[in-house]
Amino acid sequence: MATFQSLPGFRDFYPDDFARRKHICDLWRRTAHAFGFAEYDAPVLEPLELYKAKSGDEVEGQLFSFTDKGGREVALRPEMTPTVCRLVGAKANALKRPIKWFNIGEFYRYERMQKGRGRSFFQLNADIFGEPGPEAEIELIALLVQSLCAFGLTEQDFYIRLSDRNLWFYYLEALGLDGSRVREMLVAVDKHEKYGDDAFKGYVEQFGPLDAGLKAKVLGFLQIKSFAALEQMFASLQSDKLPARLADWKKLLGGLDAMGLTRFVEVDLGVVRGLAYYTGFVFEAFDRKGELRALAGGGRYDDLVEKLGGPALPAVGFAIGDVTTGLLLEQRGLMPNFIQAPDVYCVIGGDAARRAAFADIHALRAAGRRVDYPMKEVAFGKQFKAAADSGAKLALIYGDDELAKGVVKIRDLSDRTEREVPRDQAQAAVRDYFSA
RNA sequence: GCGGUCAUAGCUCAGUUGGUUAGAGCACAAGAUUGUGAAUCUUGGGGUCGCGGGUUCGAGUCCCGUUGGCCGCCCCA
Repeated sequence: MATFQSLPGFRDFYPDDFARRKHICDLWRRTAHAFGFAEYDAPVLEPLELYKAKSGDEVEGQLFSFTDKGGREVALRPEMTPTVCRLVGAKANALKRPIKWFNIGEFYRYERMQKGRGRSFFQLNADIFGEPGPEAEIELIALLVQSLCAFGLTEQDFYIRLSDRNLWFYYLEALGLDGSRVREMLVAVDKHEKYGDDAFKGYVEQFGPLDAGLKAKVLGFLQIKSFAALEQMFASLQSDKLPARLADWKKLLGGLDAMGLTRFVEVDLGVVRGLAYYTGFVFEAFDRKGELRALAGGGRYDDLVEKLGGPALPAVGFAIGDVTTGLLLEQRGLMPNFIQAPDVYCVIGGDAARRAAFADIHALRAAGRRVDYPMKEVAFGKQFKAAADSGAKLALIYGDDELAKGVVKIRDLSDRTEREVPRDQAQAAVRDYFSA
C-alpha cells in the first residue's frame, strides 16, 4: 500500500480518466465557441474577501482558505462568478457588448464527499453581461441544452426547469408581504420540494403562524408547471409590473421554441434557487430519471457586478459540472472508449534494422504522425501482436530481409495486406495512406 | 459537522467456531517463439491483510481507536 494518497475528495486522472475528462471539456469548449462565446481564465487563488462579499461570511466554512506568507487571507476559487464579475467590472466600459464569455476550469470546495460531489471538480461557466432582456436567457439556455446534447444526450435524458424570482416577488408583494417576509418565503419555497409543509417552519418561526389562505396561495403558485397556468394565475391580480414581465416570459419561451428547444424546458415555479443574489429568471438542469444531483444551474444576477465594486451591469450565467455530467454519460452508455492509438507501429529486427527504422520514425513524428515502436528487442511474433494491440492502422516492418532488399514492408493492420516499398519512399507511402 | 456501512495483490474477490509459510481469476512481465494478430502452456514479480493499540499460547478473523472509501443528513455558489 502506498504511503501517500491523494487528499480526500480529490481525483487522480490516470490516462483513461483524463481522456474522459478531456472529452467532456473539449465538447463544452467547441460548443461554447459555436455560440460565439469567448474563452477567458483567471487565477485559481483569490482574496477570501471576494467570496465573502458575494455570499456572506458563512461561506468560509466551505472554502479552501488560508493565510499566505504575505499575511493575505486567500481562498481557492469555489466558483467562477465573483471572478468574472471582477474581470468584467474592471473593464466594463471598454468591452464590446454583449459580453459573452466562458471558462472551463477547476474549482475547490471544502465539503463532505458524496456521489457526484467532491472537493475538486471542473465546470463550464458561461455568462452574458450587459443585456438586461430575456434575449440573454435564450442564448444561455440554448447553450446549456447544447452543452449536453453535444454528447448525444436527448430530451429523454435531461430537462431544464425554468422559473422566475421576479414573478415570485411580484406575486408575494401583491399578497401583501414585505421584503424580508418575501425572502423568508422564498427560502421555504426552495425547500418545499424536499421537506413538504415542514419547509414553512422557518417562516413560521420568524413571522408567527402562517395564514391558511396565504399558504394555500403559495402552494398553488409553486406548483405551476406551464406558462398558460401562469397567465391564468395572474389574470385576476393587479400589478403594474406584471404585464412587462409576462411579455419577457413570452419572448423567452418564444425564442426557445423557435430554436426547437421547448421539449427540453419545463416551466416550474417550484425552483427559486436559494441563493439570494439571483434577480430574475433561474434555471436548473436535471437528469430525467431523477437519480443524480443537479447537472447545471444558473440565472440572472443583475446586482452582483456592482456589489463587487464594478459598475451596474446586468448579467446572467450558468455553470455545468464534469462530475454529474460524466455520471450521466456513463449511465447512458455515451462515454466513448478512448484508445491512445498511434497511427503507425514499427516492427524492428536487429540493430542495423533499428538504425534504419529510427530515421523514418523520427521524420514521421516530426511531420506530426503518431508513431510508436518497441523500445527493446522483442520477438517478431510479439511485435506483431503489440502492433495489433496498439490500435495502429499501419505496421512498418524493418527486418533483415527488408534491409537487404532496400525496402520497408507496409502492413495494413485492418485488412492484413502487405506490400513492399523502397526505403526512401516509405515516408511518402505513409503520408499517402493517411491522406487518402 | 452528524449518522450508517465497508477496508485482504494494480482490479474483482475467497479465506471455515481464532490455528502451519494468506489464496484464485483477471491484469502486468519473462520464456516456449529473431518473420506475422485477440490462442495455448510454463514461469515470475507483486501483500508488514488500511494504520495504531488491546484480548489471546496464537489475530486477516474478536474488541477499541484512527485514517480512508461508499451511502444518507446539514450544505450545495
